[in-house]
Amino acid sequence: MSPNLSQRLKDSGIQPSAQRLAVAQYVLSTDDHPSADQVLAKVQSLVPMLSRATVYNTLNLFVEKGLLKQLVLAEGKVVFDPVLSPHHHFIDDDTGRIEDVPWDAIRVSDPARLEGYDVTEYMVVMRGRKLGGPRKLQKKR
Amino acid sequence: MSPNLSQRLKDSGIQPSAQRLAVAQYVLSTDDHPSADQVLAKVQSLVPMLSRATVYNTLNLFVEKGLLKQLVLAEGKVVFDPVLSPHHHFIDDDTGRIEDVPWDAIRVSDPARLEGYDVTEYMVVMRGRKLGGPRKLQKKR
DNA sequence: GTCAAACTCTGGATTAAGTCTAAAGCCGAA
DNA sequence: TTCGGCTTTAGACTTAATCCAGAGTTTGAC
Ligand SMILES: [Mn+2]
Ligand SMILES: [Mn+2]
Ligand SMILES: [Zn+2]
Ligand SMILES: [Zn+2]
Repeated sequence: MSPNLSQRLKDSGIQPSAQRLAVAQYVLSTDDHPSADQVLAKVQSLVPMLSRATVYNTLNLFVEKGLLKQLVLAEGKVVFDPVLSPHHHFIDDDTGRIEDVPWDAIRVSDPARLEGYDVTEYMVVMRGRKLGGPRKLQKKR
Repeated sequence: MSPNLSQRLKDSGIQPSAQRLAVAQYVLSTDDHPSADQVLAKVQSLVPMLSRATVYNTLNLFVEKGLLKQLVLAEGKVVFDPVLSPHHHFIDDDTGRIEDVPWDAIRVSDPARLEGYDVTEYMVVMRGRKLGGPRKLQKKR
């Protein structure tokens, strides 16, 4: 799966320590959009000797070096996204889950041409319910 | 300007107390997207006898009753938006300021038709720089 | 008008995500 | 082997937001 994760970190100018590799292994290959706490829980279950500070340090470092994007799409939900190419996001109102929507699935009339603005980046953020799956528990309100 | 703000609150099922009217007067008519702290500072300068708890209670109540929308577009920036009709948002990377972009200014190929999703709401979120204005101080990095 | 119940507001305590700090550990080059 | 710099750690700290319990206010029945 990861022919040389260590090399990938080096190429980004990151010293590949054991902790950083453990975090990278999970967060750079997930389909999810995990929060820092989720990363901590997940990686700590494999490498118990891992502190909260290191997880935050590592995630922030990865963002800084361009291996991850940080997203804030809902209240109190800062999450990390290993998909670097442009794409849109769908947020399931029932579960809170954030899903990627391929760039080509939606056509947007060139916002880069907005009068008076220099738009360097954009995405469509959608909210709603995902169809098909079993009815999920509704979030307390 | 506000022929009967009191009535508007009542119509939404909100008891129009003095504090709520003061908050409403500001937050329901601003062109800005203020944070709770900005609302507190602004309204407190007019009505000194106003607690932080009441501002949060009032803003959350207004959101619940549909007078305000809550937006979270950037890390640590929860803001409130009195514009209820659908519109897009532009975030100035230099200043952090959030501006409304009219619905018609951008055409989006009907995301409500996305396969497998029931999209109830969507917006385009843009980031970049605003042209024309004087160069603003860049945020510390 | 009186009074009690319900609603509203307040200051201070509490929570929780995230950052900071200072000491200890690790690692690679000389 | 030793040294200096990088990395990690536990716990202290910061801060937005919520909770709480007492005080104030409004409402409506009588
Ligand atoms: Mn951060
Ligand atoms: Mn809230
Ligand atoms: Zn994504
Ligand atoms: Zn807006």
